[in-house]
Amino acid sequence: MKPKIIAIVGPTASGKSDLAVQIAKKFGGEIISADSRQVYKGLNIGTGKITKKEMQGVPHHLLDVANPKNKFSVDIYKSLADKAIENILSRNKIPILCGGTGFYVDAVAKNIILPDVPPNPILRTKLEELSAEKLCAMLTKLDPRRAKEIDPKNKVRLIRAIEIAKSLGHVPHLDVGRPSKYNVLYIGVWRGSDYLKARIKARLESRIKAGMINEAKKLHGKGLSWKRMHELGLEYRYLALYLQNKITKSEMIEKLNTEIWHYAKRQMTWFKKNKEIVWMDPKKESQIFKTIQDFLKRAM
RNA sequence: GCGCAGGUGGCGGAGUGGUCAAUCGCAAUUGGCUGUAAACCAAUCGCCCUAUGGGCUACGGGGGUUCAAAUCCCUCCCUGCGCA
Repeated sequence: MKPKIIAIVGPTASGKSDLAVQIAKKFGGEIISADSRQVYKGLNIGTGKITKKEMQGVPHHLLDVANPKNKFSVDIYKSLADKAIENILSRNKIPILCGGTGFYVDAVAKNIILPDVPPNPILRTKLEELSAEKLCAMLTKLDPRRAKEIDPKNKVRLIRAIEIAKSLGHVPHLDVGRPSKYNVLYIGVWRGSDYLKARIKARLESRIKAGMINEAKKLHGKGLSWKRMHELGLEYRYLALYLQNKITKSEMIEKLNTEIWHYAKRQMTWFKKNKEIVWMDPKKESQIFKTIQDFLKRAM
């Protein structure tokens, strides 16, 4: 019998974190964050990281486990998350995976195993100089099969494929249909796009009031480069531009509102593919609780 | 009122007689993703259809020149700047 876990997914600003806390309190659970930016220490206001108070005593895992100066990865995430889940289960608590990074959620919930080839920064820097066409040609020589199905314009994907092929001789088939280690109940949080847009806007304002700009300034002061902040995306990307006087404050706010909305849509593109997700309105708590209760009672 | 500049698709902004339903950017919509995933990448984007082709309506309004106009001429309306 596989252990049961609950996954709370959905776009940014949909209210996942609060819901997860309510669920954890009700059913005796602990939360494993599935957010590729909240893993970093110091990225608090900008990522909307849950505060101690908001946690209401519910343990949260996979928050603040990395230094933002270094790159984190799904792979590290997966091994840490699996460990956390094991630990939670050993204490007879219910693991609740909660976050908007679909890739991270799936890595754990669907047990995706990625090729065991660590990033090679030197090779990457070298390959970054080349055009997508050249990279594609290079990959065709190394692994024609992979070259055929890969997005020929996406340099990031091409570089990783080359990195893998150079190390293993080819890019292994993706392990699809691999059995998950867990029985997963996916709950998707959604209240409509108008609601989400309004929520994004309001949340951005309150983040600014809460000192987000100063947080970014401090991070840079502590050595987080503008380049790295750009890479981190969204608030940190545009905050960095603002702090360098490349854009005005109102330009930053305007840009962020649309960028965050774009991000929410990308997240939905990912989640929509997963037909197991039960989409629910977070307002309808009792309905959600009932769904969870049924899931937990069910013999599997 | 005179002078100059200009009015182009949701916005910004090209084009200045034919190859223009109109470069490009933004927004919008949809989608992709094999260790960067808040990153990275792509498709669509006037309307209609028997849809790698065809039809219709469009470049402020109206009229004209021409085989052919967003592009030339006339006129009207509007906007900005300058002079009154």
